[in-house]
Amino acid sequence: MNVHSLLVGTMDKRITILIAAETLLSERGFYGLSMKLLAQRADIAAGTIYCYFKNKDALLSELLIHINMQVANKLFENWTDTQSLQQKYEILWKNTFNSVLRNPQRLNVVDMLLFRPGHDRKEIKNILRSNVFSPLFDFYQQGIDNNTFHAWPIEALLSLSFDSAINLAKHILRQRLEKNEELVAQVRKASWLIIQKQNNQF
Amino acid sequence: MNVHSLLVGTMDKRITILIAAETLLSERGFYGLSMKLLAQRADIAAGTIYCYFKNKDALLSELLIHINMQVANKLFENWTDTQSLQQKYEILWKNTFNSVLRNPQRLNVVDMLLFRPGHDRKEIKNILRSNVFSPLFDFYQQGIDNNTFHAWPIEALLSLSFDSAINLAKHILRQRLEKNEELVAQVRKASWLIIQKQNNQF
Amino acid sequence: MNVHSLLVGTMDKRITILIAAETLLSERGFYGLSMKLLAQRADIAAGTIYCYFKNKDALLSELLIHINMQVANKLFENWTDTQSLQQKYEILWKNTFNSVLRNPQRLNVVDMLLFRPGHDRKEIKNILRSNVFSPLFDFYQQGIDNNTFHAWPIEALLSLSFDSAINLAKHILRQRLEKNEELVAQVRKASWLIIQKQNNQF
Amino acid sequence: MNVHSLLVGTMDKRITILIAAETLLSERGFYGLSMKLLAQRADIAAGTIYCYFKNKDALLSELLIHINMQVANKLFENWTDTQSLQQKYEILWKNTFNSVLRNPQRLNVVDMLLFRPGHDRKEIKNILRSNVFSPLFDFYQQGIDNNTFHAWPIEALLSLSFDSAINLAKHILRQRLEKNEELVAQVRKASWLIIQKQNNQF
DNA sequence: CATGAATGAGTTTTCATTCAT
DNA sequence: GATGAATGAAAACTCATTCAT
Repeated sequence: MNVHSLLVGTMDKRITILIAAETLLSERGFYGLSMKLLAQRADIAAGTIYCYFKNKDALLSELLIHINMQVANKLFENWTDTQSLQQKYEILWKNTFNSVLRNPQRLNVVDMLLFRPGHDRKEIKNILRSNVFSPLFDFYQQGIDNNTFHAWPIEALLSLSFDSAINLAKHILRQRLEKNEELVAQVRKASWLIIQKQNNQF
Repeated sequence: MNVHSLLVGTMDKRITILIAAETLLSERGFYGLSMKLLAQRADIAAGTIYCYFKNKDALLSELLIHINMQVANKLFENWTDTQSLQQKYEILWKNTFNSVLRNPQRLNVVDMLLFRPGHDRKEIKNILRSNVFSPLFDFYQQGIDNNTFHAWPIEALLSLSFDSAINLAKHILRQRLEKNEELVAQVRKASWLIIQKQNNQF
Repeated sequence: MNVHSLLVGTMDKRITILIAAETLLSERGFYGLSMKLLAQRADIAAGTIYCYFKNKDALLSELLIHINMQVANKLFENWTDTQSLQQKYEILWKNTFNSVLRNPQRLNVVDMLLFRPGHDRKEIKNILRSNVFSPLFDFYQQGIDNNTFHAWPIEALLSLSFDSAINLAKHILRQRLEKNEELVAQVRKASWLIIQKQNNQF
Repeated sequence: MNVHSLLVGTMDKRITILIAAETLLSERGFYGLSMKLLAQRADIAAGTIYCYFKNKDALLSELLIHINMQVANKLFENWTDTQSLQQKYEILWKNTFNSVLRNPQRLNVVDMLLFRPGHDRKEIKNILRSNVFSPLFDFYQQGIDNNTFHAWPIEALLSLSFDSAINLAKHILRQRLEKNEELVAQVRKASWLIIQKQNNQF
């Protein structure tokens, strides 16, 4: 066994543990994630987890990052440089909307992780923003810079446009609305129009 | 002591416990709410809590309802029948936005209560919707009925309009943006325009 | 209200409490007898019990005595002075046997009371023996004195004769044997014969 | 350390806990057996008990079985195949009588375990009867089959014969009678004679 | 690296008892 | 005598973490 295979093996076990943790969180909620049960699911001994993670809290923090990185990957799927801003926006919005709808548990899991005791939500949010989600901010900045979007702080734009994808998906999940493709397209289109500079003067 | 003062006294202790519970949830998170600590904060014996609430879960359910009723009261503050739809919307949006900004922890607490293990979120959501938040839905239905708003499901309208108040407030809290009154007004106005039927055809 | 009616009323409530206690013990076992539940059953406030009994243990001790007095009454039912020893024995044995069979819970209740923590079984046993059960000992002494029974210590005679009624009833209860009248009569007769001096020489 | 010593070590701790439990039950009664105190007596941490027993009830069930197996072993001590029925009976009776006398608390402990709330006595009784105590039933069946004993249900025979050993021992314990060897022998002999078919016709 | 037995502080909940009314 | 709200010690049980192997 060489160093490389060792590292790979090590990484695999880390990931195995993280995946088992997410599964347990979505299956059994925050209380359902005991280290003993996690070990069973990951097919290792309880003590072994502590070879890879300092403690439960560190494990959960890493899980949050791990999930966010996966989410970010989904978000920018199918983006290419030749697309227009609007094309990119539609893809971004659809990816987001569909991610929430297709894996609603994951939204819960992220919430559990964000609301867990002793966790400073701002800290990790900032870490993520400046890394995995930076293309999202770059996208909006570009729209601002070329006079397409209102010259507002990006968060203001997000609250009217990007966030609507998550909002609508949540409403659908809660309300058991039928997923009406036409309606979804209308909301998406509206959320695009509302941040256009030329269409709306306030 | 008469019956009335007795009831008031009894109610006071219930409320005292609920308030202490909310404080602890926002200060220490879901884990931080142990019944022993709660008793200390409420300045009573641990056993006394069980004179007022069957068990911890019942207490948390009541807390959720208690908070939602307070929130709903805030939401419709300053509404009068003579106001136009737009006036009502502005009040509603401002109330919501300010509620989140002024008591950001409360949003977290509600999430903790909704995400707590073994809790069926839909059940309570429906209870609340059909009661304390029904004016919100009535408001949107009215706008739809008189051809002011798009004839979409109310949730679709919410995701573009009302939700933006919460979204923006959250972004401000997370980002520590200065609360720029003009920007806030712009976002609010945009969120109003986007659901108008006459202004936008999709 | 005069002193007499007060005493009668007082006595009634004592008995009411004791009866409720026995009912709860047989219905719900030892754990099922909480003072709060007992108060509910007796239709009084929890604190009121302490007007009649010093504490739970004193209540249970009195219940044990109360039950034993009732049991003793059953035991000697239908005894008359004109009956022969053997007639008396048959009545005694039948009464005992039937008491156990008809109210098996009562046997359990007595056991619960005897095995309760901190209870010195010998103490109460002796109190009872020298009082409510003294006719039983008198009966055996009479048989010894007139040369009918073996001149053994009464306990030795009991272990072969009277005890068989309880033993058999217990076996029937545990085993769900059919209550075969003929068999019961045979056992009873055998238990009578075995203590006769003239029939058995050892 | 090999597998065998590991198993032995594990078994030892189980047994240590069971022995401590029996001691506490006999010393302090049913209430006196708290898991914390049990852990102290067994010189382990409170949580360790739950490595070996699912919960308190499972522990008590195992204790009942454990004790009954030990009791059964004592019961049939010194039996050999060449002995006559009467020889076997005398040994059986003496073993039983002495077991009760030598470890009177054990009788109480067994009763506590049988009478403990939520415990179905019949279930375990049947398990034991069909296993550890089956030689006892075989013994009586043999006596019935070869026309030595009355052809009654075994329980009827037990109530007159075997049970007398326990009855007498209990009476001696309660009464603090001197253990009179001659008297004991007489009772034992009487209990043997009473179940003989040839000696007694009813 | 991996194990899993052992730990013990921590949890929720019960309940006999008290005492101001 | 009667009440019942309040008490707080104690119960059974959980579980993140450690450490000898």
